[in-house]
Amino acid sequence: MGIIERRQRQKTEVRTSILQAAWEVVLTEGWQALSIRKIADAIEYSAPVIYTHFESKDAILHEFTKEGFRLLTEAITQQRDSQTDASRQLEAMAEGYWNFAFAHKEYYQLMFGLGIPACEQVKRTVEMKEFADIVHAVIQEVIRAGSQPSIDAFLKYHTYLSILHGLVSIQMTGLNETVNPWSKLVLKDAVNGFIKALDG
Amino acid sequence: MGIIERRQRQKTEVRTSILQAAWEVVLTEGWQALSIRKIADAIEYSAPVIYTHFESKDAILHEFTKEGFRLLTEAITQQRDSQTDASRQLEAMAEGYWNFAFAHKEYYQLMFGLGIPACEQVKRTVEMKEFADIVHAVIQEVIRAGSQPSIDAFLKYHTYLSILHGLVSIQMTGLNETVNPWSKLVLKDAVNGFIKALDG
DNA sequence: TAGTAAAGTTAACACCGTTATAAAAGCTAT
DNA sequence: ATAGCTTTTATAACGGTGTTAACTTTACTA
Repeated sequence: MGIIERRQRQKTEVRTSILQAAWEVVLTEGWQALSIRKIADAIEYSAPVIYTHFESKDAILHEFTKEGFRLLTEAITQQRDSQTDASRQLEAMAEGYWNFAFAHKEYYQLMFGLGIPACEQVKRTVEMKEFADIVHAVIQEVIRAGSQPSIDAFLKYHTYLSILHGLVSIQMTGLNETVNPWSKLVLKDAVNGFIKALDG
Repeated sequence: MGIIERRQRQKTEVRTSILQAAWEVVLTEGWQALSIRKIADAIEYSAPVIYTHFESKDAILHEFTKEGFRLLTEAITQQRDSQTDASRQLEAMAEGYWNFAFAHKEYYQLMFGLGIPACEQVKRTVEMKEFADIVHAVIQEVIRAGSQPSIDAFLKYHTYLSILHGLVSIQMTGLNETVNPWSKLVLKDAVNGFIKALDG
């Protein structure tokens, strides 16, 4: 009596087809456009069947974030093993991380909670530009007063902002398990390192 | 005939009441929970009137991101002026940035497109932990092989990740106007600085 | 073949952003 | 003051969302 076995098999088949259909939508329309009904249409079932395989829509997305971390882990592991020196490994892993992020943009956005639609227009606002100008000016001054005047201030501006934003957003999305006072040390650590490299 | 003047005055009154009501919702329930109907309820008007003041819901949110950048600019300007030395200014601005982000969490999330609900659970998955372990191990090795073995590997792990995530997400959200090849320089710049500080 | 358990369906609930249409209110000119 | 016009506001609707209750169909068992 392989009936329950076959049933189990069919059930997992539907499950994977849900994930496949969902991922198709995410790839072509972005994860914001994913809907239960769209998945149901694609797999040629009615919408409620999806809830026999996943607790909620979030659970489906969560599945993708897990898969994303698996892929990212694979990528950086490969990068690590391409080098023997630990420092070079760290360097290579950074590049692997970067490449993964843009090769699998949708995964990355899900993994780190990125993507408000309104964000695209912000870069063109005067408010953003004013902010950028102030930071840029100070960095320029640090370079001017330092021992390496040939450093590109624009490059350093982006680096500075990225470090700050990275620290904040990783803390904010709750992706690290440490508490607040501790992570302010990380801020000081990173910024001091950055400034040291700037003013030489 | 101050009639049209009064009408203009009343119109702007409704406009600001919309923004106030909207912000109230954002503060108490998060920006995901904001809806046109909720705003309409709060200001005791029907939903369509909102569209005589704002083109769309996104336009309302966009208003807040602009306000957010104004506040952030104010904060870092104040921090800058608390110091005379440019390097110290940059340091103070970083702290100002950090404080702003967590003092005005909702603003920051809107400004940088943060906040997928599913993100909270990720930190508890094995997939995330495995990834963390690999990176942590390499950093530990770099420290061991370097000239400052007393450096905290855990702290550096967070710093490393934050730098990477910051670079990626700022690039991805399109908040900087430069193109891809250029920003890979920023990556190399930041990572090399980080590694130098690590292996001494 | 009757009865039962599983699977899958339709219909509904309570929302959402947005817009077309209709009603009410306010002002102007006779 | 009232008729007519303009502006303002509301109701109703469209097409969508996640999710669940109730019902029907299918598949299997005795």
